[in-house]
Amino acid sequence: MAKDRKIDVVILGLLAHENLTGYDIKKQIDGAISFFWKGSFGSIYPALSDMEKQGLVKCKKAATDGREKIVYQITKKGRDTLKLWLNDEKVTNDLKYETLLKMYFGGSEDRSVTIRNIEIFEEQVKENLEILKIYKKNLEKVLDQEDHIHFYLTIMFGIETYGAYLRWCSKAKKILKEK
Amino acid sequence: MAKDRKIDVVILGLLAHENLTGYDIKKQIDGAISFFWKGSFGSIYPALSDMEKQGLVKCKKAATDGREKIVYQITKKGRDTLKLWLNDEKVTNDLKYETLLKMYFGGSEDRSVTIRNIEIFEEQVKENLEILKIYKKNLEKVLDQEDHIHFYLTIMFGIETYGAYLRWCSKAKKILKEK
DNA sequence: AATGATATATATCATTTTGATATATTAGAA
DNA sequence: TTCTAATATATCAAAATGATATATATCATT
Repeated sequence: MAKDRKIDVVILGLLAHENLTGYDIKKQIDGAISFFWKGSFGSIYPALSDMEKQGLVKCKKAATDGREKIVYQITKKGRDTLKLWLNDEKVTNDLKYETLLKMYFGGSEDRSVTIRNIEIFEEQVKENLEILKIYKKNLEKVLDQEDHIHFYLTIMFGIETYGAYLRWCSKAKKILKEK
Repeated sequence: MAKDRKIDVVILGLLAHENLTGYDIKKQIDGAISFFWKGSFGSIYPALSDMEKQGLVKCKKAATDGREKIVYQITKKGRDTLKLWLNDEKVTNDLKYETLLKMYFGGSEDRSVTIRNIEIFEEQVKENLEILKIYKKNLEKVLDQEDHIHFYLTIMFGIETYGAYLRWCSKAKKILKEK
């Protein structure tokens, strides 16, 4: 076992693009990435110091001007590890929809409760879809860069699936109200 | 903090329908539920003994015929806890798509690697979609029961989103091959 | 100039979950 | 009869979450 720490490849992927602090990494994860992945300080900081020992990243202190700040840089070994992961055919897409759990077990309550839970989901999805559409619009101006094309693919994925979510919301509410 | 153990409501939801052992619960989670939630023995067994102490479930040993077997039953307090959760407006849909991470960081490798990763995802989705369609067909015969309607909603969700996944796969491959 | 709010930045901790492994019984197939 | 697969509970290291602690820096308002 050992070494199925997924946060490692997230960190390596981000550092492959630019040098970052742990705090920067968290900010990036909370941005566009948050639509398909999450990560907390409690996993980022231990992973960083561990990966430094393994030689996957190296730190270059930019501090001394008072505020503590540890900037990390990816190493050759780190880039190789990232490529190995990209070529590994084993993937796990781990989805936990609490909303669907509430659908599945909704029989213990009145149908109006299930309908309300669909509406809560619907509102969240609509909000996020608007954000994704803005991302998409901005990206379409700079699609000549390779990195942006990869980013664009994930935004497209979000827009496609969020559309499906909304269609399901309508259908599901209809069934619960009519049947 | 404490008491955001999500496995509890999964167990309560299943026990609301029928009495089950820990092993049975695992089997159910690995069935139709696995499309939107996961759970392992390592969380189920400790949760069960903990919930028994809290009075959310009670165990009625059906054993004595040799093989150890602990059957659990939901209590009044357990049903109330389940209803409280169904009515709680706070939900977290936690999605971790390793496939999308590989899209986002795909710039570190040749485009063919990203295309291959899309194809791997596509195959998985196609397989699962077939299973969902069979579930749907079987369910449509028994939609007169309230429980089945709630089950049906989750299957519909799966079919809708898996369709979106496949449309995205086509579009994404096209962009990577043409652009 | 002082105050207070927010952002930056690292680190740790209890709790939860995963995924693997250990152990043992039972049912069915070869 | 022997072997395999399914049944059944339990535990453990490793990983992740979400919260909290600590401290500095920036910025707007008084």
